[in-house]
Amino acid sequence: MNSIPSSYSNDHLWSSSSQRRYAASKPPYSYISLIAHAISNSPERMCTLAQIYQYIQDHYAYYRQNQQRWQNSIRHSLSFNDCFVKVPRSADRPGKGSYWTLHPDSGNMFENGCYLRRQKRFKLKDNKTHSSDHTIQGIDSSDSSLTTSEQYYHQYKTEYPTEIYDSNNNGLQYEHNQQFFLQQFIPPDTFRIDNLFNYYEQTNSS
DNA sequence: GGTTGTTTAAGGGCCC
DNA sequence: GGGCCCTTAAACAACC
Repeated sequence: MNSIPSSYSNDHLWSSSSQRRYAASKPPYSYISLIAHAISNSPERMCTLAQIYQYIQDHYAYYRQNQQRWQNSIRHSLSFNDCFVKVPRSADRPGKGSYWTLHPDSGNMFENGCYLRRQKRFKLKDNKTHSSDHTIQGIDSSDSSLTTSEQYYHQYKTEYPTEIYDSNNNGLQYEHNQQFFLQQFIPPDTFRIDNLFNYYEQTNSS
């Protein structure tokens, strides 16, 4: 798992005596890209709201202040944007709130290299994912033979069969489509958002 | 009661 | 100028 370089962590702007000498500057990333980055860097590619908060605060000193403001924006971004999918907790993982992951069809939203503004917002065609409708129902984590991604896939193909299967709904396409889905859900390293972040940091730190 | 999630609204900035 | 994206604020409901 990659971590964000220190160049934008802004930790150096915080004195060792825990008193702020300088106000940390706002990172050049939209909330959507920060959320996507937090999710991409989590082991299972999904995070709770609290984990997203923690990730952002850990990496960006700017977000250790005015928490009420930006956390409200984070919650709004999660609910409002189709690219984020809510995954309910399974029975063996009790706790507060659901998990959030990236919609497998959202792809690389920041391929233009700009993390402040996407070229185009990811929207589902029939709006079926907006609000609570886009919840992927509980993952059966009792099946330990499957990875989380695979469990998610099996649930996803039930929820969105036409988006997974080919137009003829040909079962022979299953393996192909499963592979396709997993590639979308766990993009090749080259296109992972954390690597894009790292590339951006490296090219701007010199 | 605090946290999480949804929804609405307004305003700013960017692009065509 | 209009459309789109993003941010911020706020209200509210549901949940733990």
